[in-house]
Amino acid sequence: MSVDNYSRDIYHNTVSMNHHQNDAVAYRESLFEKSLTPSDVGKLNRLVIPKQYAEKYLPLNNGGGDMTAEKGMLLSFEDESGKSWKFRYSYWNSSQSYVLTKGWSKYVKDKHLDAGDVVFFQRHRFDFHRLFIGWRRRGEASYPSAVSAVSQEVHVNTTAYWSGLTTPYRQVHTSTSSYPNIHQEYSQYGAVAETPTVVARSSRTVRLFGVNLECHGDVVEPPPCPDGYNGQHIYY
Amino acid sequence: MSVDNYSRDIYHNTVSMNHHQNDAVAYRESLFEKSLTPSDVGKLNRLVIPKQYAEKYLPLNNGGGDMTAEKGMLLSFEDESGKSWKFRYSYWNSSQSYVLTKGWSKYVKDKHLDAGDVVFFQRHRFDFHRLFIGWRRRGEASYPSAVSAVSQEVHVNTTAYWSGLTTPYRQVHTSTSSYPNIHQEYSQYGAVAETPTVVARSSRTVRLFGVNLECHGDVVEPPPCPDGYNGQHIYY
DNA sequence: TGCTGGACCTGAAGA
DNA sequence: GTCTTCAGGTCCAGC
Repeated sequence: MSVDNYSRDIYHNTVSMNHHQNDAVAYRESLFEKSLTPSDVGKLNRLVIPKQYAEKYLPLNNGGGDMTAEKGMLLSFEDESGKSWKFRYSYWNSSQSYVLTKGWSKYVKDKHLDAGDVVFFQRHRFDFHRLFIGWRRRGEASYPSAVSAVSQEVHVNTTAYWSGLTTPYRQVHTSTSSYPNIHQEYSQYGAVAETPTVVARSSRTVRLFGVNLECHGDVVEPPPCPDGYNGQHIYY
Repeated sequence: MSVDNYSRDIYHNTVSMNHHQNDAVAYRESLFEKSLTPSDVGKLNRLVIPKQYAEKYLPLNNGGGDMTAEKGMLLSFEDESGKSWKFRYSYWNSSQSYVLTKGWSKYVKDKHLDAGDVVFFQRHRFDFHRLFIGWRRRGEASYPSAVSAVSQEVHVNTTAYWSGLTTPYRQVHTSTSSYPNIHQEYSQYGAVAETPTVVARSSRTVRLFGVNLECHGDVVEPPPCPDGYNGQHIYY
C-alpha cells in the first residue's frame, strides 16, 4: 500500500464536511487557475500552464537529479467527483513553456469546456502529493462550483499557523521525496483508509510521511491563489 | 580552432576580387537556385528544396550513420554581406520533400522576398563546408546581383581541372567528416585566416583538410548550376 | 484511415 | 531596443 493510501482522509471524521464533497475537500488549497484560451480547448490538445505557476507549484525538476524532468511526467488530479485524471506534464524547450498534453483533451471533452471557462488547480493542504482539478463556466464566480465553493471555505478556515505551509513545493520537500502522484493509482471514489500518519506533534512541527516538518512562524507568504487568476486572457 | 577557420579565404590575396564582394567570392560555385513560390515566402515559414538539388548538394544523411539526419540539421549560409544565416534543414516524410524551416522566415523578411523572386545557393569551391545564399528580384538577370554576377565570373574562370571537383558532396567526402557548418559560428564579416591547408600538390591530387583527393580527368560532370534553375515554379 | 499526442516553431505582445 | 512569454500553429510517429 502506498504512502498516499495511508494518509488519505485522515481528517475525514474530524472536520465538518460540505455535503457536496466526497473527500476531505476542506483540506484543499488553491494553487492557481487559468481562463482557457481557444487553443487550450481546441485541437492542439494541450493546456499551457503559465510559467510562474508551473515553476512554483508543479516543478518538473523534482528537487534534484530526477530524470523524469526531461521527458515530462504523469500527474494525477482528482476532480469534483473523485475521479482521477492523469495528464502528461512537460516542458517545451522550443516555446519555453509548460504544458499538460496527454489526457488533457479527454478532460476538455468530458467537462465540455469552452474558451473562457476557468480551470483551477488545488492540492491537499497537508499532503502535497494529492492534486485536484476543477472548473467553472466563464463568468461564474468561484462559489457556484461545488469544489471551488469549498475552496473558499478552506481559505476562510486557514489559520495563521497553517499558512506557513502554503509555500512552493520545493521549499518544503527534500530531493529525496518523489514527485506527487506519478504513476499512482487512486481508487475511483472517496478514500476509506483512516489510519493517520500525519500527526501534529507540536505547534511548530508536523510529522508528514515520516519526515518532521518545521512550520516557521516567520514564513509569511500569501495563499497561492487568494483571489483567483487575474487572467489577461479573457474571451467573450 | 576549427578546420574551417584554418581554411577560410586561403586564396583571398591570390585571386582578383570583385569590388562588390567581401569574402573570396571568386571561389564560390553555384549549386542551384529556385524561383520562390507563394508558399516559400508565406506563412508556412519554410522553403521547399527541390529534391534533385537537395539530394545532390545538401545531403541530410551525412555519408554514414550520422544521427543528425533524423531530426534535421542546422545549416549556415553566408549572404552577400557576409552575414551568417542559420536554417534548419530537414526531410518531411509526409510530403517527401526537403525543407528549410527554422530561420527561413527571418531571411524572407530581411530580404523582402516575394513570390517569383529567386534564391540561389552556392558553396566554396574548395571548402564545401562553406555555404552561401543569395537572391535576386524576379525578372532580373543574374548579373545585377553582386553575388550572382561573380558567380558568373567564377563559372567563366573555371578550368577543366577544377571542374573535376564540382561533384556532389558525398562523392568527395568520407563518412568520417562532419557535415558543413553544423552549429559552427562564423565571424560576422570576411575571414582573415590565411594559413593554407588546401594545397594543390600535383595536377591530379588535392590535399583538402588532410585528405588527398584524386581528381580524375575522366570525371566529366557539368557544373551544377550552369544556367540557373529551369524552374517549374514560375510566377507572374 | 483519422485522431492523439510529442516535439518543434513563430509572431505578437508585453516587460 | 532586447528579452520573455505564450497563443496558435507545424509535422509526424504511433495507435
